[in-house]
Amino acid sequence: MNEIYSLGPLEKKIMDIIWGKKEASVSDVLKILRKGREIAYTTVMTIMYRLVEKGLLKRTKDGKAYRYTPYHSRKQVVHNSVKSVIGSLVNQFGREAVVAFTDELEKIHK
Amino acid sequence: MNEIYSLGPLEKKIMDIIWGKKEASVSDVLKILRKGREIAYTTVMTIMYRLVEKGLLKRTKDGKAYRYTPYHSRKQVVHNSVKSVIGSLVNQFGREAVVAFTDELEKIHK
DNA sequence: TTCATATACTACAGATTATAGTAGATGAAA
DNA sequence: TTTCATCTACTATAATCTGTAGTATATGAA
Repeated sequence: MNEIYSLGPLEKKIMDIIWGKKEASVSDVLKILRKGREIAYTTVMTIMYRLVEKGLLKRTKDGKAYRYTPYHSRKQVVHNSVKSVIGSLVNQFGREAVVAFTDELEKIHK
Repeated sequence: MNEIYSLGPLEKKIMDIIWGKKEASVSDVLKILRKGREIAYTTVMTIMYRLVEKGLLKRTKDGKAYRYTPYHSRKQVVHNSVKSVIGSLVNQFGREAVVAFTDELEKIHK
């Protein structure tokens, strides 16, 4: 499964929108993004298709358009991303990284 | 401070080599990398200079060459990277990410 | 049958990483 | 002091990723 960690900000925003709505078409997402700024339909479409290619979204034809749904639940992706960043830093730094994670987490918890 | 997490694999490898030796010249690093594969002197030099630009290494002239040393200790960078990835995922996912980190860490600890 | 809209395909720019060549500077050895 | 191996400075290129959007075509709904 792909990690959210490696996505760009727009990709993340779109994933969040779709997780929030359970499913969305390009124009659904477009409508929401346009509240913030100008952006072309095709821009959003391209990003959404790339998310399909990355295995983060799947799509099914619905009439003329596609409906995009998350391939994995938000929870699964969070867990996977967490696992992946921990793995990566532990791989790079060994025990020190585990200690650092533990320290930081403790700080957050109290 | 820069995060290790955003570096490419070669950049990471070079940081590791220099942390391991406390300080190194381009040819020191080159020698080690050449054990694994062919790579040009100037390639290594370019990467090391980019690490200087990013604030991860500093260098001081030593005769004709430079000696490169880590700008921050490995420990500092580990902590900073850990803080940064936790921050980023918590920012993206909120409490769920904290839970996921805690779960994963627990798994590692036992 | 028309037309608004959705897609498919293509393109391009900016950033980052990986890669290395060339030209010129320089310290050390002879 | 001259030579030469080595080191730097500068430049360049390619690949990948993200953000951006145009154009041409297909299609469902009115």
